Amino acid sequence: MNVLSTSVNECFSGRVANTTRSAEIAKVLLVEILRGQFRVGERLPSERDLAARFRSGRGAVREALSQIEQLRLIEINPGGARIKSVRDSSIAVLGPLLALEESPNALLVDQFLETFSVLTQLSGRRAISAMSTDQQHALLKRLEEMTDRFATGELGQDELHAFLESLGEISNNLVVRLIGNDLRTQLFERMIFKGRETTLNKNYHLQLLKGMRDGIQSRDGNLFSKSLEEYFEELRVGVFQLLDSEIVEESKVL
Amino acid sequence: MNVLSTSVNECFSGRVANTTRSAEIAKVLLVEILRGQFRVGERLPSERDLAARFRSGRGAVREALSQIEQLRLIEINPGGARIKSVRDSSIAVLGPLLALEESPNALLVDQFLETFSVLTQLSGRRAISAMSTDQQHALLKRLEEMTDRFATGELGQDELHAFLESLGEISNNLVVRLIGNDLRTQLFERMIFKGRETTLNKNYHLQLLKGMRDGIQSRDGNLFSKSLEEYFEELRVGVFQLLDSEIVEESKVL
DNA sequence: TCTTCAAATTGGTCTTACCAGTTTGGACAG
DNA sequence: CTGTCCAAACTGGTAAGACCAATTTGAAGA
Repeated sequence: MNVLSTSVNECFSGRVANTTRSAEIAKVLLVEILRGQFRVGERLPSERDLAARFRSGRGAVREALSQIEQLRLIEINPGGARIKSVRDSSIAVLGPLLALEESPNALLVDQFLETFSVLTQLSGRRAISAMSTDQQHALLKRLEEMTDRFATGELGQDELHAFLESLGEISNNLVVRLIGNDLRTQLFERMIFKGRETTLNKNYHLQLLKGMRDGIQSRDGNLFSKSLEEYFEELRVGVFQLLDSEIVEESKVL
Repeated sequence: MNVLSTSVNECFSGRVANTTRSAEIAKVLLVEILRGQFRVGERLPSERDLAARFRSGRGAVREALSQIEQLRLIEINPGGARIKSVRDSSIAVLGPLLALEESPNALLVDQFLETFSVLTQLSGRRAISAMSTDQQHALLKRLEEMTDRFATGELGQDELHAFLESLGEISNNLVVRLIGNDLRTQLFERMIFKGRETTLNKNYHLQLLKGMRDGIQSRDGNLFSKSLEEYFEELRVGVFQLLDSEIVEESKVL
């Protein structure tokens, strides 16, 4: 069905979509693979068969398969493409994995936040030990402004993200930055958190702001890291409950 | 030069290489981009031009560009492909980045180890809090064997890796696992550490083995994590000095 | 100097055609 | 009936040619 609708869309109105044909094909195949419609080791249909199925040329299919191969979800060899285990794939499958169901897997999001937490902590520790006094003062000033805005209730999540990102800038660890790029691409840019505002107790936000300020002021990486850890801990609990309740509601509807 | 040699190889002996043409092209372009031969925002030559340069078809070039786009190093749009900043790219560029020079960038490897350290610590903490008593005993037994083999000097790095990986198995955090897959793909599988044996003081190995044993035995995640942290700390120092001295020697040769 | 618009260019896609290596299935020998 | 072997069918890799729609470009015009 999915396939037909897109191809019809292509044939009639000619390029309304801003996505390429190969990206469409890759997306469809990706979902099928992640849903487990193929067993590990099983052979994917041949490029020619897939081209026929998607009513497209072999070139488009080849590009799609090449993209999926880069995710290490399949292995293309002369003779055919074979399915590999999701557990051996790339972090780039995280987004599609979370997007499989309309309500992201709570466990997976929890694991993401846990991982994001330790990477952010690392970033923070490095930033604190690397920042110049100028940067220190700039950060403190920014934190103060954020605290003020928080008091009036106009502190957005985005601003907190931006602050943490500027820490990454200072910390100057390219590896963490690149991983962060991937994680961000997988989650935030896909708007997986769209419309889901944290029902987090405001107290934890304030505690985080305070902890970060103290950590920066005294150049205490451990203190800073600890406050981040506690914040993420609470965030995880909140998000998990939120997503868990969504599942319950979903099953109610069904 | 590079281009000619490969194409000659193709034309004459017809497919000796086990790599595809598109992968070759992608590799060459990737190196050129990472070496900064294009400015950010600059337009890449057109697919037709590249095809002419590499003496190949447009299809191969398209596949190559598509792969590079997945690394978020370029952005392909109708009108042309434009260079993006390495700092915004994917973790998958880490390997090519380290392979740019024959001696990997010491600072970058250090950052990698630091990141790998915190992820491993997270893995360990999770594993310890999640392991069954059976798994606990199995791990302890394995550690004992490793300690024995270490005494006779026949404990390999690979075995330590395998042990840490089995911790990841127990910890059951898919996100960390996927990131680990990428990091491993970028470094270990490319044999960036080939022939470079850690000149690490044996004492630190023993301390790690002991710390891990105690941590597992008492189910103390923090203790376990701490011993890993200290081990990686020493490893980083050792590796950094090793790579740093290589650079000195390189400049001597030149 | 700025605007406008047509021509050239570019990416996206499909079709056709080979090549070389893999897979498959049936013929053949045991 | 079973195992071996080989040729036909199939598969991925690659190239060339062609068309479309959108962008880019540059020159003509205001």
